[in-house]
Amino acid sequence: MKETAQILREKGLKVTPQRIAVYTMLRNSMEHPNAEMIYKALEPTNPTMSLATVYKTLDYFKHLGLVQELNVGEPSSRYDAIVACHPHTVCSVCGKVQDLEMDELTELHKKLKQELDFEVEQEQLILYGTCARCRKKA
Amino acid sequence: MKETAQILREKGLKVTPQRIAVYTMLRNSMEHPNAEMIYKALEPTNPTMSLATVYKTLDYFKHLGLVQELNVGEPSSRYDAIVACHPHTVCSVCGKVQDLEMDELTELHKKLKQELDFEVEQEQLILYGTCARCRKKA
DNA sequence: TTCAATGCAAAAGTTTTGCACCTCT
DNA sequence: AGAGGTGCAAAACTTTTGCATTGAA
Repeated sequence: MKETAQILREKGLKVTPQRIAVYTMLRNSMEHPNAEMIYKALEPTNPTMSLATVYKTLDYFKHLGLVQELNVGEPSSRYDAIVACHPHTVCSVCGKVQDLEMDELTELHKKLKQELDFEVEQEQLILYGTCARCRKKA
Repeated sequence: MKETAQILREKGLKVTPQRIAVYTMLRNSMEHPNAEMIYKALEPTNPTMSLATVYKTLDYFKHLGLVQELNVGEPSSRYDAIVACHPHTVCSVCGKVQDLEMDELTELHKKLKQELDFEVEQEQLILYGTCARCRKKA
């Protein structure tokens, strides 16, 4: 995996411990955390970091295409370091947000672009329901 | 078109002028308004209605399946009286949110549901990009 | 008459902003 | 050294809540 500092530098960002921490955390996380979750997760290792910095950092990253913002019907946005367009599932029982592998969507997306009178830049497909684990518990 | 009061009654809701106003407005609107937009639109005809009532009303409607909540990456939620699952486009230039007819997607999603280890209850597909009108202007 | 809905104001929660200080380059 | 980032506190927004009053059934 490419070094985080290197990636930030290539995007023309000044490299700071806070930015490295946020981006590294996001790249290693599967949970699609929101700002608060990122802040809490980094608190032990970066005790001086503020929540405002997390927000500002995420905003930079988003505009530079380093992260993707997800709106899954919660009051706060979640973030994903995988920026390639891919669908997500949201379990309404446990709240878990997961990535979904689906090449068919990418292909359809290409086709769509040609047929639609709308130039697609980004796409979000979110499936709400109950995940396998929660279904078994019930 | 079925009368609004009738629909509310069938859902077991007490029929009030505020509820009629909100639901009628949503059924006749194409703009997928948020709570504030609904409130402003109804202010002239319903000067005593409060924003809190709009929120409470939308919440009832959502749980009864009369409206669908949309998260299109804005700070506030938008609402759609068409509850059947259908994709939306969001123009990043003019901000307009529009319904999209796209049978191929619906079929693909059905297939997805069968293959996935996830029980889909609701789904949202949002395409971000530039609409025809804004593209012509540029 | 009764119970639920409304309207107001206050509270809660998320995100943004202003500004002094600090740090990367 | 200088431009830009950080941290703090306050502000701005959206949405929810509590409660007295009103209104639908």
